[in-house]
Amino acid sequence: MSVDQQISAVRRFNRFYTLQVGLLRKTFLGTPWTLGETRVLYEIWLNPGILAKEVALRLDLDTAYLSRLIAKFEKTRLIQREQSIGDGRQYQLFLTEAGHQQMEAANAIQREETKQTLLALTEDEREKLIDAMAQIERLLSKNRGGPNAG
Amino acid sequence: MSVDQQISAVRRFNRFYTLQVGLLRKTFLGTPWTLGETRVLYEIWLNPGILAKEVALRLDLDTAYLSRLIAKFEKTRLIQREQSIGDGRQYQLFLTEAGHQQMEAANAIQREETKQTLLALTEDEREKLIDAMAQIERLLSKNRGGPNAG
DNA sequence: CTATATAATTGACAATATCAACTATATGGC
DNA sequence: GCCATATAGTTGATATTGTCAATTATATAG
Repeated sequence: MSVDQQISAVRRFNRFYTLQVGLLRKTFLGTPWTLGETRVLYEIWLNPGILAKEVALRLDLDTAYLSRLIAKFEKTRLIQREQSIGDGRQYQLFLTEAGHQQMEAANAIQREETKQTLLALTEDEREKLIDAMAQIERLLSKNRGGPNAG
Repeated sequence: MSVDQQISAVRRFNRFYTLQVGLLRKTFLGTPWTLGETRVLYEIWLNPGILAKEVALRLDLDTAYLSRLIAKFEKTRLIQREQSIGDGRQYQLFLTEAGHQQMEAANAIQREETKQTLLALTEDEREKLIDAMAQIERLLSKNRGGPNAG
């Protein structure tokens, strides 16, 4: 297979996986939130006490927009803010108990979806799938800078 | 590996590939268009004469929204419409020569990006990558309904 | 011919995102 | 302390993107 053919194959896979993974969906499966909202909550979930500017940096979000998302989440009691002791300009972000519950519920639904996909395969096929995914991740992590979708 | 661990592995890969493929970007690499716009143009490129309703169906776009996208593309002379002879309600969509050129230029840029990624690997690694991608596509195409990102 | 269906457009609007200006704190030099 | 400058986050104005319902033009079945 020539490199040109390999390029086509990679791009074909990108299109396939883009569809497969359902990124075309606007609202994220198992949640009442949009993709952007889910990602913000996910960052706070994984990194309790994270600052808004760190979230903005990681997710490449506009701070004005993020500020409004955060205000909304605070109003709906999904997150709490605490003013930093060392630096009064910044606020640490945490999920509330309700926020935790909702994230865990959403996570469970998403895992269940994935489970259905996996259980449609035999154990042997599942192992092949996981191996192939690990292979791709390993190869593409070597060099940084990704192949593009489309 | 238990099914629970396999689920985690799949979800990990989804997150990895989502980032890798750059879906979080707003405007699509190598184009002046958003992801949605690019996909519409891409459909018309691949399927000259396609109808708006078919594009809407395939991409799960609102027809009102699509109608406006199409109007915009027509105004900027990327596409042309032709009223169907058999059915005067519908219009067939085509890229103009300029539209073709822009799509091809964008495509070339995207292929080049992918090429750089591939050339960072050895021939042996490239083959393994393509094989792994084909493997995933084969396994996930068997059952329809995808693993979810996140 | 009507009645009903369909493709596409339009109007009104909601949701999402961006930019620039602003408030409040913080830090370093004097 | 006081100023200048920087930073975290907010707010106002606005653009972009997406949605829903109503409408126009055409088609088709009875």
